[in-house]
Formats: sequence, structure tokens, C-alpha cells
Amino acid sequence: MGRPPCCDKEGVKKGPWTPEEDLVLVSYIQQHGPGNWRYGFWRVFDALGLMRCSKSCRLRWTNYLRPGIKRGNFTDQEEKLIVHLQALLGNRWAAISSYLPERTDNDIKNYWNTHLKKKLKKMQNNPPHQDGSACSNSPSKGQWERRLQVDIHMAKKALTDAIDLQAKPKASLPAAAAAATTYASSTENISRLLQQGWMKKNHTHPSPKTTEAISKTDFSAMESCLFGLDSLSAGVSESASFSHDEFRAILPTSVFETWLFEEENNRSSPVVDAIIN
DNA sequence: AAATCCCTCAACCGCAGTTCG
DNA sequence: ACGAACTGCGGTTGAGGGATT
Repeated sequence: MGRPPCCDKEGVKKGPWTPEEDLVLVSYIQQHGPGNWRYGFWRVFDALGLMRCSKSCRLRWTNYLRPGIKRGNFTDQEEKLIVHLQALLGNRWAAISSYLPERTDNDIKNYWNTHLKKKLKKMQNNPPHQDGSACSNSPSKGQWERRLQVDIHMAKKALTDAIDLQAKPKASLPAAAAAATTYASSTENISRLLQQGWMKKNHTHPSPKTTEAISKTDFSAMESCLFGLDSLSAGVSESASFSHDEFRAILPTSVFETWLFEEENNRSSPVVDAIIN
């Protein structure tokens, strides 16, 4: 099924990149720009003696070498944003990473799989309580509404922030700030040394996966989602009785399904718990 | 100190969609 | 119009290193 991957070509090197290979790659990108993967990567890299396929090169650049990537621990704020965006968008890591321009989709995906998923599961199994009282399996209507309001509020905040972030794209990453960023040690010097030259060459800081990657569809989906959340919030406040179909109509599928599942199981929202605590 | 287990994350794989000659 | 190459994405793997026994 499908054509064979480019990396099947004989003599292609696989596995971890060496600093020397990184240097060759970064030098090439400095000369030709990061968008030129299409034009003869094989020819160029065969000539340079870098036996990596274009796919591997692109991945290495986007996930590791490109300037402006922040490595190291995720902040609480980033963590919360990821949790909410994951609830809203599902496992669309590329879309999620659009709202955290300094993190790669791979990083976010890894962080989700290794940390957040476990954390949320733990919270689900052992839900923390604000007042230390035992958790009722059947929260009262009032409790449920309060939880839903908090959920809606936090989702709205995440959306507003994300939309705001698109409306006011982040300023170019100053070299000083970039230098303060924690990079993986193996490529730290390469990235840093090349960053200045890179920025001079390109006038502005490149953000290959930020605003451009946020499609119009995503943006309008988020805006309509925000509208939906407003309606939902108003509905809950007035104790209006939304039918499942009405909820389905105004909420993104992932949020609706989460809500439905939790409601059917008389369960609190792990997302809410994660935020509260 | 050695063996084993567990976790992290860079890199790979496979697929679908897009672009180009 | 067509096929090959490129691009982007999400899922998965496995080497390396730290923690535990």
C-alpha cells in the first residue's frame, strides 16, 4: 500500500544525529532557507556527504535545530493550555503547537503521552477535593452547574488567549531571550551561533509553524466555539435545559463527547480538577 | 557494584494530501 | 493528466540514562 518511504533508499543513515551532521544541515538551511526541501535535497546532501533523507533532515530542523525552540520543563501555564487545547482539539498536536510557538508538536505530544495523560488518569482515579470531604458519586445539580461553569470559563480563557495570540503575533524572539532559552546541549552552540546570522538574513524571526500554520478554518472554528461557550454559559446560568442535540450543535465534538461521557457517568471533569488544583 | 526496571524523548514509520515536472 | 517527489501529521519505537532493588 502506498509508495515506499524515501528513507528506504540504500545507504541512508538513520538514528541519532551527530553535531557534525547538524552543522552541515544548518549551513545548508542558512544558504537555501528552510522552505527549500523540495529542490534537490538528495543531490545537495549526496554532494555534501550527509546521507540523510529529506524527511529526516526536515524533522531534525523543525523539531530540534530551528531557532526559537524552547526546551526543558513545561510551565504550569503551558501545561494547562495543553490540557484545554487537547480537550478542545483532540490529538491535533500540530494545531495545539500553533498556540505554543516555542514548543514543537513532537514535544507537546511527548509531554502529553509521558506526563499529562498519566497525571489526568491519576486525578480521575483519585479525584482531589477542595474541601477535603468525600466525593459524592452523584453531584447535586448546583455542583454540576458550578463545575460546568468553571469548565466553560477555563475553556473560554484558553480560546480567548489563543485567538488573542493570533491577533497579536508574538514579537520576534530577541537574540538575548533566545540565548536565555534552554536548548539541548548537543546542538546548543550550533543553534545559538547560527541564530544571529539567520536573523540578519531573514530580517524577522522565522516562525515556521506559528501563525501560518493556524488555518482560517481553525480560527473560525475557535471563534464559533467561543460563541458556543458563551451560549452554553448563559444557558447554565439561567438553568436553561439544553438538550443533548443542542449541546452537540454548539460544542466542538471533543468537548461534547467529554461532557456527555462525564455526565453519563456522574463524573467530575478531570480537566476542571486539574485546573482547580 | 551489578542487574533490572522504568521513564523520557529523539527519531522513525506510514499514510494522506499537495506540488511539480 | 499523471506519476514521482515533497510535505505534514499522528502514532510508535527503542536507545540511553536515571532510579530502584
